[in-house]
Amino acid sequence: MNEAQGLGESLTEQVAAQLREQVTGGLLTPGQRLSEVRLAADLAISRNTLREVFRLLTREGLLRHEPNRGVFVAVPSMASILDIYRVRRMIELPALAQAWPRHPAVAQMQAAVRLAEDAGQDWRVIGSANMEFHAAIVALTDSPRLMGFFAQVAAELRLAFGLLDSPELLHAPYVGRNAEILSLLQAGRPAEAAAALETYLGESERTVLAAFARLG
Amino acid sequence: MNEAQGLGESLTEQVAAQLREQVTGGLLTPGQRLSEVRLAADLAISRNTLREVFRLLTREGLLRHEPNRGVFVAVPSMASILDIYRVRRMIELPALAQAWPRHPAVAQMQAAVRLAEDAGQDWRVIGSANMEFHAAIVALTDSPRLMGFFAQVAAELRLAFGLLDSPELLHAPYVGRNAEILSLLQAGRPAEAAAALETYLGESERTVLAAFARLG
DNA sequence: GCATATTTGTCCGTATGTATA
DNA sequence: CTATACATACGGACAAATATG
Repeated sequence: MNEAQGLGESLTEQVAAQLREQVTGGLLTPGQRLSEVRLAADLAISRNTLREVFRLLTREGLLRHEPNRGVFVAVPSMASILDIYRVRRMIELPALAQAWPRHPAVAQMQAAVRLAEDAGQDWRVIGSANMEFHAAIVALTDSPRLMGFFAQVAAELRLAFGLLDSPELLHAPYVGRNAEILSLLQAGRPAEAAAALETYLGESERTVLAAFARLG
Repeated sequence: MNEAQGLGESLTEQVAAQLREQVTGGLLTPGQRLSEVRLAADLAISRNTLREVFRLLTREGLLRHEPNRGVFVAVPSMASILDIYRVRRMIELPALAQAWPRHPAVAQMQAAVRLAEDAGQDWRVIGSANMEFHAAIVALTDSPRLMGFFAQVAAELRLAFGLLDSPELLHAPYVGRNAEILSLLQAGRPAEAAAALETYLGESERTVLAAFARLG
């Protein structure tokens, strides 16, 4: 039962990462019920271990737990999207504004930009790189708590993206903006970079909300 | 096994709340190892259930999980305190500055102030009321994610308080400040309230760090 | 509205690998 | 290096709650 154990990674963590990927990747439909016995069988783990995974992902906001009824894939609402973008503004804008242009995380930002530029039409890679770019912005703060919180919120946002029909529209237009934000920061103009990011977030939020409204 | 079930609260949640209280209340010493079999016996629950609780509290930052070694009560560091106060500033200051003076959460703030004023010398009640006051400030944002994140960070801070010798010094001087912040907000001067809060946080942080430094 | 099947919640026993005295 | 203790993970069991016919 120990095939390919990731050195120090408990089975619970591995399965949690796997399920997290399936949920945020849109493989599992929001609202869908996750049967303990069935999922445990599919994942080839015991019910007890799966329950531990459920606790983790429920706390991250990706699953919803209804007592004595089971766990379901969380269903994003318009309210949750508004909340998420509000949190993003509150965290990302100050992070960028007070950033040191030679902070190690700038390299991460650059790597994410290059990854997106070289991705061609693969919106899946582009979306992933875009999220890495923003995670790198938060990393500018050197705050483990903010980074963890942002990762959680970003996962919720990916879940919401999965609901929308044309995900490429959510990421593709912003590759260039990310590059612009990066160069402003590298040029020692963090305030302007933050202003550009604010515009970015506003447009992104409007796009998501509009696509969301078309679904009802 | 269903004595005093809190209506819809699973045993895991109940025990999680109980353990959370013991950890933040200083009943359990930071760094202390929590044996599965022993603690499960003490709490009269199964190891499986306890493991679920461990997952929850580990993710909240109150426990630390070392693979194949067990879980330990988290040990606050100076870095974690700096990080916590940074997060508090980032969340609480904007929350107060852009608050609507007639927001429902203002009543919570007022209730917390009264509770602290009527607590006499009971620093335990005062400390609890103080935390409720700041949780109410975050509630002004109507953001469930910020409220959840703050609750988590506040629990970590309580854990750090438990390390210090004279906890009353950490809360008692600030009862009056809370009342001042509240009246500024009620008078429709949120910006000044936020400024007062910033002073408050700065002093509080210095006090905690100083007390912490005396321990090594 | 009732009887029945399903599922969750919780417990127990146990095998195995890992860390430590 | 051996022995011991412990975490990890599994599978089975049963009561209680829920869903189903």
